[in-house]
Amino acid sequence: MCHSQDRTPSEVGRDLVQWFLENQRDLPWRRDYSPYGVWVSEIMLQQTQVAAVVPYYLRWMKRFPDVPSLAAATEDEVLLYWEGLGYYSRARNLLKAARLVMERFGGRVPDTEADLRVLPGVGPYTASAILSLAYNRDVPVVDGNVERVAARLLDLDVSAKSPEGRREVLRAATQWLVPGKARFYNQALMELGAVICTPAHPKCLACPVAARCLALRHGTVENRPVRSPRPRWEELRVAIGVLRENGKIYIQKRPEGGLFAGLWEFPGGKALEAETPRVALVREMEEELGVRVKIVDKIGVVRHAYTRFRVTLHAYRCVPDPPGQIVRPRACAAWKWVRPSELDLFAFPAANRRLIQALRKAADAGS
DNA sequence: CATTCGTGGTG
DNA sequence: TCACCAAGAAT
Repeated sequence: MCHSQDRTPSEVGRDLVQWFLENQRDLPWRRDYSPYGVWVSEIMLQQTQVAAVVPYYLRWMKRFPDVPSLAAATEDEVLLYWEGLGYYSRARNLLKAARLVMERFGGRVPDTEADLRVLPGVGPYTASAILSLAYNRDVPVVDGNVERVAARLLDLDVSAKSPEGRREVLRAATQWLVPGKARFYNQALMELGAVICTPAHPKCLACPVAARCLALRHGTVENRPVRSPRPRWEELRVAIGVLRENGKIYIQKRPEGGLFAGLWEFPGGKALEAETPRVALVREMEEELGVRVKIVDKIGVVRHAYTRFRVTLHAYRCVPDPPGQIVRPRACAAWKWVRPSELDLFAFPAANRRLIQALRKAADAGS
């Protein structure tokens, strides 16, 4: 009765679970599926690849092994442990959420959808991920992997992000779910998307459910899921200054909300059209700090690509001219003069951190 | 509902 | 070098 063309959909789930149990990657958060560990890993994995997350996760869990240790930490230290991972509001929200878990849930990670969704940074995906991976509740998850895998298995001809596509993906993910095995089923779907059913050049020959993939049957795998065109990025020139006086360097903390919220940075800003970076820096220092500066020399150029723009960072050493001016920064949460060695105690955006490395390399070679 | 929020890997 | 984009959430 069970001819292979006409299996019930739940067998897709069963095949996926079996494949996962035999082929899963050895990842640190799969050791014991503790709710806190699952939570931390899921936040780190948002829009971030597994390979990038692993070292951060290990370091994080060593320093903040449980909810109480995280809740007791300062935001600056939390951001330092997040430095380089991007989307820094994730770290700030995780800290706020840990404190909320202490106050409201006695330090225990919630096990209901409603309670989880109270936590900042926990949306529909993460709530379902914690419920299914940590507590093995029978709820499906829908992330980018699940969207892609489902869009191909179903040969979905509308965007998985559209209302209709969303419904279809959720319906399929729910239908395939193997009761009692959501922890492995959900990870199987995501693992398949990450390892086999990849965006480009999927390895269909190694796919455990290729026999029931409609896109493969119809030759439309490369066109699923259907994508909307992406906007082009903007080119940006930024001048940045390492301002030094009495052996100390000026740094400032970015305000709440917006780009790099809560991180520290060197002062500077965008160069206007037809403005050289040097002129821009002198102008920005005057505007931002109320300080007239003299540029000593150029440290170097750092290229950096963000999602929406590409930045060429022109970095200069500079000093107050005349010396001894009072710094009056505008529009920053805090500011400090620090010794060069202290720069490691503050979280900087990646491009700033690379500038610090260049600074030290020059200092080592020069003097 | 569209935009904003980073970074590094990869072909 | 370049284009794409990865276990989303907040606004």
